[in-house]
Amino acid sequence: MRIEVLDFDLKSSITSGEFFRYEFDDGYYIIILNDRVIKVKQDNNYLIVESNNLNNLKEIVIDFFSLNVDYKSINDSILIMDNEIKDIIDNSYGFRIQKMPKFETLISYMISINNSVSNIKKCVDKLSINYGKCIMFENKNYYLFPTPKELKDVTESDLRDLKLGFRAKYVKEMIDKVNNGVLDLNLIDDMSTSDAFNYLMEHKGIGLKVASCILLFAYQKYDSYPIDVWVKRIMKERYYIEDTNKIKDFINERYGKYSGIVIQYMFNYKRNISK
DNA sequence: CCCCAGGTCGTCA
DNA sequence: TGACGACATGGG
Repeated sequence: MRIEVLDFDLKSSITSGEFFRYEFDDGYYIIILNDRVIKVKQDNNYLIVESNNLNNLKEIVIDFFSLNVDYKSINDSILIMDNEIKDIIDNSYGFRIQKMPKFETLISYMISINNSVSNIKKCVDKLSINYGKCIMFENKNYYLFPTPKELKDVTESDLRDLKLGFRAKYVKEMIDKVNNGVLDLNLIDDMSTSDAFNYLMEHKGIGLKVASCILLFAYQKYDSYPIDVWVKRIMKERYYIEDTNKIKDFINERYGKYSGIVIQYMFNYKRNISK
């Protein structure tokens, strides 16, 4: 299947460190998303897409890569807000925030605490291999991210065996809460960003950073913006601001409803340049 | 052996 | 509130 795309760069989007369940193989990105395996590569203004499940595939791909969001006009708006980051915006051309599955985002970003991208990916893969459903695609086995029900009987000790470390306790508690309805991920769509923060941060293992990642990546709340070491470095170099609270206010005042997108641009820019 | 990684929690002032 | 150490694991 071919999907026409505009202002989109598959590689920079998928490798940005947001989404963990993909691998690169023979020119294609193999993405494990919700109920299926999707194989995709870019040929200029087209995506070449294959999957074990063709049902609604085009809509799913468009939704996942936010291809219906007008990033060109968003970028123009950001430039009006702050022309000083033109180089960062230019560097980010084609990058789009992906719309990740809710439960997977919740658990993955709880695992991200004081962890590296490569290690988070390993933990998430182990969770999937041990508890997720197996999908056969082109003679290879892939494992979906497990559902809350599939994780119902997992113990903290099991999670420690998967090398989740000190995060195992919080992840275990969270799995129970989701299964018991104490935390309902579907309620968050209709919440204001501020209410959503409060709702998520009531739970142990979710602080400001993890909550902002969940709201930005799973709910497309673009006014939610995770501040990490990379963004702090940019803010220090360009605007001479070091205090985290001041950074938070500065970003919100300057970029408003697009703060999350700007901060992802900064994150990618700083990480890529440093490599 | 050190420091760091898409931090958060508990404690103490 | 604000500062500070602990926390598991892997990699440089």
